[in-house]
Amino acid sequence: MSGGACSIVWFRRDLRVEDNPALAAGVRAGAVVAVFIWAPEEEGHFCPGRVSRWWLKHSLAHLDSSLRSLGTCLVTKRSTDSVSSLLEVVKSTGATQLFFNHLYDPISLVRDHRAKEVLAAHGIAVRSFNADLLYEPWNVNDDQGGPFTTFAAFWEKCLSMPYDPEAPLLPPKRIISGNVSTCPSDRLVFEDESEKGSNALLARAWSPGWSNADKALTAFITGPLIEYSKNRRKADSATTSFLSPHLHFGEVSVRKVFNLVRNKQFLWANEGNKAGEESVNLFLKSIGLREYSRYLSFNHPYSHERPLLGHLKFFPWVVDGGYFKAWRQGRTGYPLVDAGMRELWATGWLHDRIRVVVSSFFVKVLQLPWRWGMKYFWDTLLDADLESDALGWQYISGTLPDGREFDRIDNPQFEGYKFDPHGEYVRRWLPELARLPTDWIHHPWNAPESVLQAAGIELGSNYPLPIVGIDAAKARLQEALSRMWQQEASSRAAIENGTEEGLGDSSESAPFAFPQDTQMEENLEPARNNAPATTRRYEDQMVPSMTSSLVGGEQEETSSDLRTFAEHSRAEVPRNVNINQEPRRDTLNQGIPQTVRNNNTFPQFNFPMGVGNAEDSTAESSTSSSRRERDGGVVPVWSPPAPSYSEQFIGDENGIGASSSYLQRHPQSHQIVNWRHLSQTG
DNA sequence: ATCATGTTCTT
DNA sequence: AGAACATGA
Repeated sequence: MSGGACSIVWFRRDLRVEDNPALAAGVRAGAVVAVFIWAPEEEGHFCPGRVSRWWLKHSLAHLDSSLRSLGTCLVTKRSTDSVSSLLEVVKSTGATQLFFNHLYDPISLVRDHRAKEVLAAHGIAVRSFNADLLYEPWNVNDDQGGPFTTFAAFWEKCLSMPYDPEAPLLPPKRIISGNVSTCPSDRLVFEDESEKGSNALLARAWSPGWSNADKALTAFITGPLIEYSKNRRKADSATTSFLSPHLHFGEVSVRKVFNLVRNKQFLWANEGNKAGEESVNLFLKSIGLREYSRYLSFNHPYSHERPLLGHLKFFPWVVDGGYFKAWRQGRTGYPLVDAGMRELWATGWLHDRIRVVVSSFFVKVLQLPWRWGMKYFWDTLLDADLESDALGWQYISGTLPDGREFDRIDNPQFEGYKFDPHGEYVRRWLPELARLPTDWIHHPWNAPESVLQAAGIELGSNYPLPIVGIDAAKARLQEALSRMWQQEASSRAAIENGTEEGLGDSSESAPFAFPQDTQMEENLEPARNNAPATTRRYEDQMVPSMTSSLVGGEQEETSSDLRTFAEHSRAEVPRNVNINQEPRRDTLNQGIPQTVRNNNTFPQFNFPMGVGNAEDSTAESSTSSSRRERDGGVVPVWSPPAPSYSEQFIGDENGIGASSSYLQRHPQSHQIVNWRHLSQTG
C-alpha cells in the first residue's frame, strides 16, 4: 500500500483506540479518517434506548478526544443509510480504503456485506477484522466441522483451540489525519430535552469511554475477581465486573480482558488458590456466553426474535397488557421481582441473577411473549446488547437445546431467600416493604395481619397481592404446553399432507407462527386479519452459516488477512434486502400521531406509544402517559416491537429451516422428551 | 466406608 | 427437574 494512501476507519461498536485492528490497519496504511455514522433508523425497532444512547454520546466524545490527542478527530455523520454516508465520506476525503471491525447482529451482517460490495464497486479496497471475539464464529467447529449447538461444547472448544486468541494491539502512537476539512461532521443528538434530567443521574455511577473501561477492568481484576465465585449470588453486591456496557460498545477489547484474566489464573493456580481459580473460570464463562451470543447470532440471525426450537412458536402466549405493565412497574406482588424491576427502572442496571429472576417470572409465571420482555430490556438496560439479550431470553424461555426446561417454574419466594437472604435488596427498592420483617419479606401475602399493620402495609393497596399465584401459573403453563404440542402436531400433519408444501398457503400456520406480533396487532387493530400475505417475500434467502462458509474454500486458519474469511462467511447474506423496509409498519403504527410516526423525527421507537388497549390513555389517565417521575428518573418508555426483518432471512414459516435442523441434531434433548410426554398426558 | 440428605448449577 | 457434588451420621 502506498504511503500517501488515505483510509477510512469506520467505528461502530469498537469505540477504542487500543487493540483496534481496523484502526491499526488504517494507521499502518497511511492517513486516517475516523468516522462514526449514527443511523438509528437502520436498526429498526432495535434503535438504542435512552440510557444506551446516553452512554454512546459520552463514549464518542471520549473517543474523539483520544483521537485528537493522537493527531486526528472523529468525523460524525447523521444518516439513514450508512453505506451512502460512507460513500460521501470517500468522495469528500479522497480515501481509497475502508477498514472496519466485524459485528455479528443480523442488521450489521447485511449492512456490512452491502458496504463491502458497494464500496468495492467504487474501487475502494475494503478490509474487515475481528475485534470483538476471541475466535471468529466460523473458526469454532465441532469434529464434523459444523457449528456447535450447545454452549458447554462451544466453550470447551474455545478454551482448547490449537491457537490462542490474537494478542491485544497497543494503541497507535500517532495518527496521520486524512483531509477532513471538506468532510464536516454532523452534530449528533442522542437525547432529547425530556431525557436529560434522568440521564444526569447516570453520570454519578458510570464513566463511559475506553480509558475508563480500562480502569474498570483493572479495578475488577485486582479487586473483586478473586472473590467472584463466592459473591456472585448476592442480588445487590458490587462484586460483578460492571464491564458489560463497556464491552457492548467495544470500549475494551474482550481479548485484553481474556489475556489479563488468564494471567491471573496462572498466578493463582501456581499459588494453589482454589477459590481464585474457580472465580476466574466462572468469570471467563460469562465472557464465553458473550462469545456464544455472537456465535448464535451469526449462525441463526433471527435468534433475537424467533425461538431456536421451532415448536415454541406454537406456544399460546398470554397477551395481557395489564400483566406486562405490572411487571414493568414492579407491581407484581412478588417482592424480589418487583425490586428488580424498580432497580432496572431507576438505574438501567440489574445483577445477572435478578435478570434471570425477572425474565423467568415474565415467561413462566406471566407467560407473556418473551420478545416483549427482551424489547423492554433493550430499551432500559445500560448494557442492552442484542445478541446477549437474545441468548438470555431464549435460555430462559426454554427455546435453546440446552436451555431451561419450559415447564419449570422458579418460585420468586424461594429465590428471594437465596439471593437476598436478609431482604436488604427488597427493602432498598421497595420502600413500602421497608418495615416488613425478614421472615415475611419475600412472601408478604402469608404475613399475619398484625405484622402487616405494624409494617404499614395494606396488601392490595400500597403493595399488590400476587398478580398470579404460582400454582395457578403452573396449571396454566401445563395447559399451554399441551396446547402448544397439539398445534405443533397438527402443523406437522399438515406439512406431511402436503397442504403446507413449499411456499403455499400460510394461513394455517401463521396465527401460531408469531403469536406475539399477531396479538399485538390485534390489540391495536382488533379487526385485522392476522395472516399476512407478505411473510414469504424473502423465501429465497438463507442465513449465514458456518457450514456454508467453510464449503466456500479452504483457508489457512492462521491467515492474518481475515478478509477472505469474512467474504466467505458472508457469501450467503441476503443481497437485495432493504433494511429500512418494514412491511407491516403501517399497521403497527395505527393510532400514532403523524408527527411521531415520521421517520425523520428523532428515534421514533422511544416515543410513548403505549402497548395497546390495556394502556389506552383514556382508561388509565394517571399512569398511561408512559413517562412518570419515580426515584428521580423518567420511567422508561416501552413500545411494541415492529414486525420484523427476520422475515428477510427466513423463507420457511413452518420451522423446516434452521430451527428444525437444530432439533434433528438434538434428538436427545431432554426438553423435547419431556414435552412430548407432556403432550400425551395433557 | 456407605448411604442418607442437602446444596448448587444448568445459557 | 435432575445431575453432580457435598455433608454428615
